[in-house]
Amino acid sequence: MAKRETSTEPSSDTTEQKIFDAAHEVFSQKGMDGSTMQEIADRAGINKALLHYYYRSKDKLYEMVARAILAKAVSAIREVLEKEMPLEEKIKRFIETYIGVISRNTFIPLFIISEINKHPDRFIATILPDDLPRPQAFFQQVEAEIAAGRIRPIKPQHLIVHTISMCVFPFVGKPMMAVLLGMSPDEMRVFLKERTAEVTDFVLAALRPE
Amino acid sequence: MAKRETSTEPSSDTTEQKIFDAAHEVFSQKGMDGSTMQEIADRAGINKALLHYYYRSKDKLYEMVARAILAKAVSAIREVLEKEMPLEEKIKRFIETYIGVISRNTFIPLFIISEINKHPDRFIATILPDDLPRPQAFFQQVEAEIAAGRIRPIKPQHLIVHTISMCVFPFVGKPMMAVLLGMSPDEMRVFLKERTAEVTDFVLAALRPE
DNA sequence: GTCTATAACTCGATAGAC
DNA sequence: GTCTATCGAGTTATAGAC
Repeated sequence: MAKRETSTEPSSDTTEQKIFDAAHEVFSQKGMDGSTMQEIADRAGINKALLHYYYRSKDKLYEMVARAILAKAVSAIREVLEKEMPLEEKIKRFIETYIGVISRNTFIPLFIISEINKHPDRFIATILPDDLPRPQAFFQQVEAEIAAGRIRPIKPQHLIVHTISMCVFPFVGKPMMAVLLGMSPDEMRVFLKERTAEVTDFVLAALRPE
Repeated sequence: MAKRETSTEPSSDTTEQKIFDAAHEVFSQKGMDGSTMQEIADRAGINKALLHYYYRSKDKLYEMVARAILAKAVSAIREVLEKEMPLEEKIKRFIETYIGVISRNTFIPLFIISEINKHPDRFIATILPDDLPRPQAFFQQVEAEIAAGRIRPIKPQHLIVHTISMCVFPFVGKPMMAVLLGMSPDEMRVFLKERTAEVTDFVLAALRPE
């Protein structure tokens, strides 16, 4: 929502848009350093010089793409975290939403974490959106459930990090997991599809009061 | 490669070693694409040409470093997974060992996952060690505990992926977590120190039989 | 707006003196 | 073994015709 404002993506199917789409594809697969303007131009079906005509430099183009990618990831967390609903349902929805977004865009987390580690200064200064999720409400909700004895005591910060980790990491480390577990690509696909149910089950089991 | 059979690291404090150390530092921070031979030479305090004298190409040098890094990570998993001990103790030790290795070498997981995604072919062919951990024994142990009713039913593959995710991801996504949770670097340090206890507690809680 | 051509620069790699 | 000097390929970016 409010897609325009801070300007993330250009509109309609213009040359500018074609460039942006191509850049999105290439950058998200290969990161900033691993990508070349030539490859982006080729994929957009236009000339290299046009990239500089629409986006002044590689840095600027990268910045646009990175902002769009991050905005997508952030809004997915916000939406669920800030809505009012019972804790168990919120957890279920959070896991479902989060794994959904990531499995449809498996490059997102890898892109974010590798770029944030390579250029932390720029990332925080120019790429991070300013409407970050505010997890305080969620924290209070967890504390309330603990006080009422409906769930086992746990620090809410750790609960949320546990959950995000289990949602995200298997997709980021897919090739590693496949090797470790000795799975074929097909088996891995099935395995990742099971994650939503398995993570939900695991988190709720850990929260059962003693 | 006339070097050494399984060859991971050169010995003593020779020029070769200085190059290797410098390359280790630079590659692990910036990856293959983000690093330059010049920077490695500078950090080693020697000339660029010497890099090519000892390691024929950037690719070869990278391969050596990557193998050493991966071997370290893999042996940490092996050690615990394959030893015989009660399940609860094994889980405790696994988490303790794993978080220990990663917190002392925070770059390892990020390095592995970003490089494996960028060059999967080479990674599997030339960098992956052949003595991978064999988790089958661990799987059987979990199944046995479930059959005996001592833990709640769970697919062992998911249990191990849950656990690894919670150990690794917070270190990989540290800057993201810091932003999301609104923590200062100091608070983040404390938070990561708590992880060993928190993850252990969480996993064991989830495994309690109903 | 879109193209070709090319300038300016960086980087990996090699030649050759010592 | 270690250095300086340089080549050649590849990359970002710009100039200028259309």
